[in-house]
Amino acid sequence: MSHTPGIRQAQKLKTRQALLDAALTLLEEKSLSSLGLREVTRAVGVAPTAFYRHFDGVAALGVALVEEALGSLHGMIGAILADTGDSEERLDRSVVLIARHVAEQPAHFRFIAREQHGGVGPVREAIAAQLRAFTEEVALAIATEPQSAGWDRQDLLMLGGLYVDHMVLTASALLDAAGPEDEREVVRTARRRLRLVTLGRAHWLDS
Amino acid sequence: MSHTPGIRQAQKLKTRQALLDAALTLLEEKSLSSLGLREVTRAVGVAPTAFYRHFDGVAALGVALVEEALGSLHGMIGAILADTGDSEERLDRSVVLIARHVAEQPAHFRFIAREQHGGVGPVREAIAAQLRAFTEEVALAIATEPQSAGWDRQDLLMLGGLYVDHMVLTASALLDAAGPEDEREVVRTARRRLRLVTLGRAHWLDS
DNA sequence: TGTACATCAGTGAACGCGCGTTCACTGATGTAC
DNA sequence: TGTACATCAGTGAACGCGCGTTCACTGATGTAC
Repeated sequence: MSHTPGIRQAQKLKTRQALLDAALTLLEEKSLSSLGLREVTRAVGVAPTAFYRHFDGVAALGVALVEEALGSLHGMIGAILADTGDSEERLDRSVVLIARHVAEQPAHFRFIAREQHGGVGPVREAIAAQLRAFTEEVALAIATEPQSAGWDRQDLLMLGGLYVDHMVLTASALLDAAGPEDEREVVRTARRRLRLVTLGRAHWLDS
Repeated sequence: MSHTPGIRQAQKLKTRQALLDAALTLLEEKSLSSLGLREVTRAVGVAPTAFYRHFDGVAALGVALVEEALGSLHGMIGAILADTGDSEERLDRSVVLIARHVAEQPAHFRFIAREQHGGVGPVREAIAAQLRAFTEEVALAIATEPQSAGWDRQDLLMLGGLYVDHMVLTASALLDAAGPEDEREVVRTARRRLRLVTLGRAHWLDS
């Protein structure tokens, strides 16, 4: 009755994952549009033709990588914002959390930063869709806070987008950092910026 | 006495410019790391080998394009900020000016957005250097304003960087806009964001 | 002004190479009875 | 449990193609005298 869980499917998933992992490693040095299908299969140790059992082509693999990189982050931001503590604390915590994620998954973030405006259409669109979803989530989380009383949907989305863009910029700056001291500087600047945005937010309805 | 102005040099510059123009056009659809030297020479109508009379390779052409795209913008921001008028007006004007530049030179801005985090190291570095210079220029311009009294260098650079990043994000969003209505929406959001930053700036020293 | 020589932007043939994609295949895994 | 057949992930040879780079060259432009 049950449709095969099976050794076969498990092995297939394993190969698929190996292709994704190998591609991600290769993508630390180059961009998707110059990544060859044969490079990837060579790195994994399978025949070039095996690639087609898993993906239509390199672009499709890229879209899968977007899901892998950003899919698990949904809800994360909501969780930060829902945390207790005053503004300043939360703000620090969110920067630290981004820094930790980037340090743990540098290749994923580098891929996103690189392909956000890269040469492969379907991948750009997949990233844009994910970031739009993040903006909505952040706007939703912000909306429930007392400081957001009187804000309309447009304003909330503007602020949500600002936070998301800031997150991406910070992640990207961390990846470009030359060393630990440089990284601390990036974190300091990111905190300053968030503080400025928070101040602007506090006086938004005054103007 | 005078070392040749000459027909020869003029013709050489003309070919060089044709290579840059053709490359920029091709780069609307793809990224630099997947741009072939032969594609470019084919588009211009010269032999592939002629390329080497002008550039070491595609990366060097990319660096030249960065200079072409961003070199002429220096001083522009300083000029906006030095303009008279109240905060709100100036803010609007700067957004409009960005929008106009993007509309006039879309290919240049697309190239910068794409290669800022792209796969070609020397080009990434050239763009980063230009943006760092912009940040310094904006910080310098801001420093002279009365509202900046009491701001230290770090704060000024933070705000300068924020403006520059915002400019790049806005340009990129305009390029991704689906149509005129979408563009107006991007401009509206960009203004909102700038207003928020301006508010935060006004209350920076209170906190 | 004229002549003899130097420079050098652009040519065109040739090279070896890695690419994406096709195809018929193999053999382990899965299914029906 | 055993057997006969179906599925399908991965194989390996083959293809035509465009790539970057080399090299010796040509002929218009530039220079010296």
